[in-house]
Amino acid sequence: MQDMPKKYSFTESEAKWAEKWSEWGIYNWDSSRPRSETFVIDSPPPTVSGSLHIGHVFSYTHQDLIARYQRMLGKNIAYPMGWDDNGLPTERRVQNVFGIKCNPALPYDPDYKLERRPVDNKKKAQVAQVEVSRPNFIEACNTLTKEDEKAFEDLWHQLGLSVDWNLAYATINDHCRKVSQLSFLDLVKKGKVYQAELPTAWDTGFGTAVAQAEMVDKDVDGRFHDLRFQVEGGGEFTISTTRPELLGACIAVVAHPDDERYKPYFGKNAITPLFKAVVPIRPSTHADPEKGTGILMVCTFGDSADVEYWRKSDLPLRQLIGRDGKMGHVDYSKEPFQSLDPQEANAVYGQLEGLFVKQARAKIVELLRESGDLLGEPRPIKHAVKYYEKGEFPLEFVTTRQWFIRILDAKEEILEKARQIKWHPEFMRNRIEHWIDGLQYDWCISRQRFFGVPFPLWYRVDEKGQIDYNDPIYATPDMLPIDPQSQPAPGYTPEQRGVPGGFVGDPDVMDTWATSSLTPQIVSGWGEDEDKHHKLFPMDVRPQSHEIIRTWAFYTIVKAWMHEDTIPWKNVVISGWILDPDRKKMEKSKGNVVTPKPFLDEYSADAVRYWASRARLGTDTVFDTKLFDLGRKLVTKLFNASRFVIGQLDSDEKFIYSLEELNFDSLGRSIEVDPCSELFKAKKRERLAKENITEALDLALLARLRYIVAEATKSFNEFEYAGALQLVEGDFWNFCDDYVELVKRRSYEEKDTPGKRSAVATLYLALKTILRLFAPFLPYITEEVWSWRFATSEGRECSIHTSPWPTVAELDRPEPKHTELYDCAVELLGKIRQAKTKAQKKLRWPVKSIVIKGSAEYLEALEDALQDVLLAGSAEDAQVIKEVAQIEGNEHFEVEIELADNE
RNA sequence: GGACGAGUAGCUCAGUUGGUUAGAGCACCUGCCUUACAAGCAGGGGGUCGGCAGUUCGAGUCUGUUCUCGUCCACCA
Repeated sequence: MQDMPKKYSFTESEAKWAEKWSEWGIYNWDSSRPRSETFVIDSPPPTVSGSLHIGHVFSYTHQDLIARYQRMLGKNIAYPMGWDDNGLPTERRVQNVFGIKCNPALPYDPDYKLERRPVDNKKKAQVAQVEVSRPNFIEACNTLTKEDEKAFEDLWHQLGLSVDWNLAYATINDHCRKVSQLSFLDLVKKGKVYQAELPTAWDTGFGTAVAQAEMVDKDVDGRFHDLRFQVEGGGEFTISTTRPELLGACIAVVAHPDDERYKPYFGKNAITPLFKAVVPIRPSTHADPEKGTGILMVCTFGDSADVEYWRKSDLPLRQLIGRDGKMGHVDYSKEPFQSLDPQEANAVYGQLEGLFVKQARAKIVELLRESGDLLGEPRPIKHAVKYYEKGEFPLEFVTTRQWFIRILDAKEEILEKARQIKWHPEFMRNRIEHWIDGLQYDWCISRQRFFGVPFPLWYRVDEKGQIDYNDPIYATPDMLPIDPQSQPAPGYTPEQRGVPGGFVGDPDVMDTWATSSLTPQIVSGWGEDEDKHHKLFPMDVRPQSHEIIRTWAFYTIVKAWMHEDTIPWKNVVISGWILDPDRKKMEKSKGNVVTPKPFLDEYSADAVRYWASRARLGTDTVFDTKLFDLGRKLVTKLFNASRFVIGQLDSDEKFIYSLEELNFDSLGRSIEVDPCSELFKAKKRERLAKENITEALDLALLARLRYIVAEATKSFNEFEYAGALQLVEGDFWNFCDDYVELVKRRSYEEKDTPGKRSAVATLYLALKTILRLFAPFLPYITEEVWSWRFATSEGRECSIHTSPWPTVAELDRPEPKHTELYDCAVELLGKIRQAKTKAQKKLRWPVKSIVIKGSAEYLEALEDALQDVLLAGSAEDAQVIKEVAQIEGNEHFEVEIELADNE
């Protein structure tokens, strides 16, 4: 039995319980229990190199509420935590923190000492980054992610997340790399992946291909340039373009088939200005007569529409922009660039070659102006341009060799799986349906980066030293995880790397989502431990936020379908965003993020959790510290109310626990425990609550509680924790303000009377119920109070968090005679209080007389609680006159109160 | 351009299947140190539910339309 402190120190208490919970292992998944008793959460692995902000605390609390509720239902909870540390965000952070850059050509330097040399983003160009080898770079990534993971783990502990840390993983660790590579090999076997050399969305800043899911639109300033084109055999027209630097990559000119202005030209050729290339003029519905001049040039490649057009056409590929975002080397005297005036074309292009896109644009505008082919001055416009979500330059389309997963021809199957999953809230389902419907490309999974999961394969190098990409050597599952850059292909020696007749490892790594899409399989031990896998997969719940439906949720559904023809989880639960006071999403890049730790320290973890718990599913929430205040108030109130209830229990020990009939259980068997022990006392309290609640008002309170329990349970079953909290919280304040006040005096009685017993027993049972209803939301304060009298010893079984969720059945007592009793009592008490407040008298001021008018039915209902009301209203000496009368309006009674003249 | 969501008291939000006088917290005003709680208690003022039209005996709740905000997708010459 813990002593009840006088003041609640959440700092002390929260630290104490966090420690004990770890010690007791109350959150550990029990691998021996069957799937049917298990509840599995596919928790999102946070990107550890991202900044830690209050939004994390928000959404992770939501999962924890679900976990804690299910645990109290008796479920065996598997609640893992992963760290998403592989991928570009980490690389970028490492570059910025250590001021280094990966050069795969360099050899490993075992003596390289990492130094923190923060790069000022605004002056990045001026700070020289030190080039290091690939292994050195990966070491730096590992070092930094370890630190970041520690910060997250500490925060999660303080927040009270009921994670089973035995199930923790990091997406770059051996196990995850293995699962990820296994997945790739399985997809190879199933024919779901292919390799192709295609124009692919390319981020020139990071030098890597990116997938459709990672593209975002940005509104940027651009300029329309009007260029004059000649028509072969006479005539000319004007094209408006925002990308004049691609003029040399023009392969065709198109206008709408119905556009009368250009109809005469269809079938003829145009001659491009400056480059004097002959390109066909063709009809295409892609052209919008309303836009620009209605006629446009197709270049390889200005945008995805160009790619589309080129693919379907028989036209040549004129690639200008290279992987580095610079204008590459081309020759206009040869195909596919052939010019009518190669010398002139090459002279023009010579001035562009080697320039970045932006510089080339400025240069060619100059040249066009000189040649007179630029009509008027460029006109500024705002237009949307595709970017890699983490990139700073517009995406280009560059033809490169990449690996793709076939999703375009499987839209229907994927959609079907998405529909088998329950989405909470339901309307979020159409986000994914919409996304699947709009897919345009297969999933490009290769990235020309370093800190990721390598492709488990090698290529043969022929006798001429040419790499043969057509017949890769795949690793076998027993070799995983493997790095083909450091290990030789099977059947080869390390010396044969890169030499004619030898091999080379695939240099790329996989898209981070290729691994993250396997979080269920990573946790379940897919491919490693079949028994465990079937106990954890498919999972019960995927909690996540809505901006990654198109990535994480989508890809996970794809993988589960491809590998095992199943859904990965039964439910998806979507959290909203945290908005700043201006209602903008809190994001590091916007500079409006708030660090959570100070709030946990200032207001308590319970208070912060309370704030998070109030948000309905899928609904964005404005960050407002007033709600932390409210949470802290609630915690204090729980503490104080509990002190009162337990004080009443304790004050009664002297007679209640010595009562003879309580030495027997409900079947009449004597209770065989040490009479001084806590267990004995606990059993007696239970007996008391079972058999001594007899007063009508007390029965009415339990009827209310039964309703709250039923409704809160219903909400929780639908993952609507916010609704449950609102209900429980509202009831709790009423319990304090009305019920406790009404029975206080009765519970104070010195003698052992049925009324007193009933009051104490009800307070006990109500508190026991309320604490458990609050436990998922406020794990610390509820555990603290629980430990005072409700836990009979220490350890896993005695935590409130492993106690059973309250049920209607355990509160089953007779209904009070009159269902309106409780409301009648509260109403009369309110009127007495009102009279005193209006008269500006203290609440203990005596009352001379009370005239209560109401229906016979209500007056009778009130009768059972009248004594409690009069005591609570300090009106026990008042003359009470009851009159049967018709009352207008919503109230039960009309009351006239005369206060005493003096105290 | 398409889709989804939101618009309820000064602020932040609840309002279950349409039902009598629309709720809570914060803020504001008044009073009260009542032996769980002044990080408290009691009382009070304040909204006609974005606009319009309709269905209905009756609509914040259903239908249509419209405005504003947010998000996603598409367009991207």
